[in-house]
Amino acid sequence: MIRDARVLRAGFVPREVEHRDAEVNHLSSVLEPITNGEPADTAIVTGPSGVGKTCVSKFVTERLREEVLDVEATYVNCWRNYSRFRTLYQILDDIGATIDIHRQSTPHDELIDRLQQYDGPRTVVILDEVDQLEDPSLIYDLHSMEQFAVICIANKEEELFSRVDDRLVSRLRSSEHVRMDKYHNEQLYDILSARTKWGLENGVITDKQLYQIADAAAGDARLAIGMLRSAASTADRENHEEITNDILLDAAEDARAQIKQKSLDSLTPHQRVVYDIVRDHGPLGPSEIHDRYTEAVDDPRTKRTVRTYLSKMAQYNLLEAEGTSRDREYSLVDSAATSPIQ
DNA sequence: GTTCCACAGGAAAATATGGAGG
DNA sequence: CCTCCATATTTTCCTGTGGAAC
Repeated sequence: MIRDARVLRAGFVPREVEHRDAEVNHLSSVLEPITNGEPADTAIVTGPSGVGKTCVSKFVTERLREEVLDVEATYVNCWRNYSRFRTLYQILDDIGATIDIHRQSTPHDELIDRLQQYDGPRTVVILDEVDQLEDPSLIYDLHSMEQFAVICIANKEEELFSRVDDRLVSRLRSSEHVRMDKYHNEQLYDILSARTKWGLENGVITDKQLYQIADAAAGDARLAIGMLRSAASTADRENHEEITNDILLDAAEDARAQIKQKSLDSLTPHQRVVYDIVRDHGPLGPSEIHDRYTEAVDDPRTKRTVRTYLSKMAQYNLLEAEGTSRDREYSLVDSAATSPIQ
């Protein structure tokens, strides 16, 4: 059933990127100066989830490293490393400059100094989910160091710009922008088809089924590949020769549930109680949510904290906020809104 | 209109957590 | 075990906004 599980895993960077030639070339041209040993400009990559932002960025830097000898590359997920310290540490760690850094003995600016003094090969720094960074001034610091070529990945450029200060906005506006849109169903089919060819035995899934997945994933390649992976692993576990329509049906739901579960798992117990309240009692305003929450737990947090929870969960796409002021209500995001497999 | 009040979300102070070194 | 220190989370205090009641 499964020939090579790697190609179905999240974060896999294929040998050839389908349907992103323009974006690949665009980003390559931004990094082009590095091939002559010159500093490269900052690039910004934007687009909704599952359009291949991370994939294209990694692909381009990997190809650059094939061409040029003296280039390093580092990838930081700013969602997981959202503080200035963590992000810097991650970068230094990747370029091998963390020896003798200890949290206690190393003041903050020491990390920046260390980066500035770094005189190894030029380094491409990919900052993924950069809009999650709590202190965006880090972008400015990196931007001003010639040694580093920065690729910023974000969902929406407005959200990125609204959080950084003016001098950085004007600099970033002039830097190269790679915008990506959702895949069309045909393109998703091609992607799935390529993964199937490398990852699965022949004939375990039909073209029609691949189109069904493409249709259900609504332009999101990560979701589509997740569905394919889930279907393949179920079929494999249950010793089927091929992927049946029943398996596919479950896999589609399973892939969505997995993505949601991942966010849900990152919530604290208190946040989870708040989430459950909104889930069970429909659209509610912050006051009523807090009242019910106070009833439900032993040591309730304050209203302000619960408001922070709510906006965090809205960011994670677990909840939806409607209204801007007194009329605000929170409700569960309707995951059934995306079309299921039929 | 005007007033009122719940809300959003920033800033900063206060408190809890966690990990290293004794 | 405990202490210390940086970091993480929570609380307190706050300003600005806009819907709702008057």
